[in-house]
Amino acid sequence: MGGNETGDMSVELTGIAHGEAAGTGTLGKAVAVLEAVVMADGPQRFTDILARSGQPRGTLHRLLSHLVEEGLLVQRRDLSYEPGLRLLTLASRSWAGNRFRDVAEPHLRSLHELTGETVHLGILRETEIVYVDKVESRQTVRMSSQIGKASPVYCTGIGKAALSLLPQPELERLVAKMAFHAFTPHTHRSAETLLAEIADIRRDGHAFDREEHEIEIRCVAAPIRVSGSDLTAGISVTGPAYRVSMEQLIAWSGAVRAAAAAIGEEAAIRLGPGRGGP
Amino acid sequence: MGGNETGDMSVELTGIAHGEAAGTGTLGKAVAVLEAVVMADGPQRFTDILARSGQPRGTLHRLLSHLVEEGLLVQRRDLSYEPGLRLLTLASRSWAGNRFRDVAEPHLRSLHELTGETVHLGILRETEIVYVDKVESRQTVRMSSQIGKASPVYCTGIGKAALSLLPQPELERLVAKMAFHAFTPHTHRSAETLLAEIADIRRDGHAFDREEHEIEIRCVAAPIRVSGSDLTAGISVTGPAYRVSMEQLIAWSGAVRAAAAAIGEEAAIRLGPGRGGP
DNA sequence: TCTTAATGTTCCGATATGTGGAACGCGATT
DNA sequence: AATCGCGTTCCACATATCGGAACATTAAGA
Repeated sequence: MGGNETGDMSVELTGIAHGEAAGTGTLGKAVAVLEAVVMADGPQRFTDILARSGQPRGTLHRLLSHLVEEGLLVQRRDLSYEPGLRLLTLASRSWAGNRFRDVAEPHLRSLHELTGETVHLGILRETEIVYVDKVESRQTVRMSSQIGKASPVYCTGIGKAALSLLPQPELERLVAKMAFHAFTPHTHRSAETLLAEIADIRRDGHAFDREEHEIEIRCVAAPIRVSGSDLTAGISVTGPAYRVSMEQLIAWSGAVRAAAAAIGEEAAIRLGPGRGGP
Repeated sequence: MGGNETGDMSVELTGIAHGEAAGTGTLGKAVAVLEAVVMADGPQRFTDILARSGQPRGTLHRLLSHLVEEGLLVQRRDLSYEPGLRLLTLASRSWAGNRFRDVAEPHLRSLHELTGETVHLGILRETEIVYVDKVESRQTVRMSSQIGKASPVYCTGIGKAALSLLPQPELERLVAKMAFHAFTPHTHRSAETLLAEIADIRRDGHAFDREEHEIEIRCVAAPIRVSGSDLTAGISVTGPAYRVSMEQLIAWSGAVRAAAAAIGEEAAIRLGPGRGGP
């Protein structure tokens, strides 16, 4: 198969957040195209995807055909492409069947009852945090749009907390891959300041988000280590700055750490070899 | 694809129902393996997947490696495989971004308020119904495990309702592909009885599930047609037999039909060419 | 209406990639 | 020590993928 020299452009365009190089191997290309369509806002026309994926016309057309055949994409009557139902089927299984989430959920709830604010559960994947559960006041929404969302580690409480658990070489490998994007005036802009804060987090056992990802939003987070598993995760309590002061976050930090520790221990038991888990 | 004895009906049927023989093309094999792992109950060891997928050892090993590289699967320390986080990310987008669901949701809610019973929204895909939304009394569960689940058309209210919208040739093509499995004593066992009932459904505009899928569970459903789209769907009100009589279902049928009609019209407008939707 | 442009689809030789049977390494069990 | 079960690696072979270019099919413009 021909080399691709266009490669890096597509990564740039496809998404700022995903570091993973698009298109290694045949499957890689297929998934990259799939992601390009799914992550877009509306139905995508052939030309849109062509520009976004950087694949040659012929290749792209075949990839799309196969994705449609497999039910991962659907082609509308106006020839544009959309996510297919099979994706939903696959996904719901991987969420509902996620035992780590099950273990953590009661703790998220009690943390929510204590604080009255939104509680998140996130898992570290390379340089991103993927949110796998959320408990908030307005329970009317079932599967929050937040779930499944991936955010950069360096500007989220859970992200920084999770990083603090990594061995130094691994941490440095990840930091080297990060492109620091300034979401707010308080966002970390360099590896140095981030690493310095992580040293503090290791000492304190908890991390803060001081309006680093979104202005007027603060959180306190604690890392979750599951012994016997490679999984690194974290929980956080998040609230608007006008309602939640830094003092308040500090007051909650103990409870957050305790919940994180409890989840970690319980998960280590319930996810032991043989049983399921994320 | 090898048989599976796991006992979870949905898995068994899901596999059979996709007419697509597992493994057409390279991508097909990859997705088949992915599905085998995701649909299973716990972490799957290499040998489990080997038996289930029917692929040769070498091939399977490479496929799994690629799936892990892409983040669609994760390999645990004990070498077993599980759904990866990237799947969750893809999925949540295809659910949250589903405009058809958005359009339908308010109608599901008001139908729930009227009846007090569980309301489902499902979309037809070949010979299955895929549930894309659900409103039930116990709102505490966010994304119901039901969502994304695929059930056979011939034994569900929504399924039979949706079939009633198809042109006869298409209907017959699908019926020919069905393997009638007797879930309960009331399940359709042959194409003849099913086709006869569909004739009635076309006349009445609504369908019933008389404990055909699960014993003690009844429902009344109505089909949703979205003009200008290939999508065929339906909604239903479901309840336990001890609480919901057939008379009650008949009494609700008008409201269900009205809601279905409203969803269809609204969707036709909001999902028109250019706008998004399933 | 005719011409031009833009978009989606199909074709085909070259070859990188996937294929799968067999051999290998390793740990557990007898 | 020998056997078994399990996961991994290897390699000659075949084929699915690649991608440029030609072809179809509208939509836009003169």
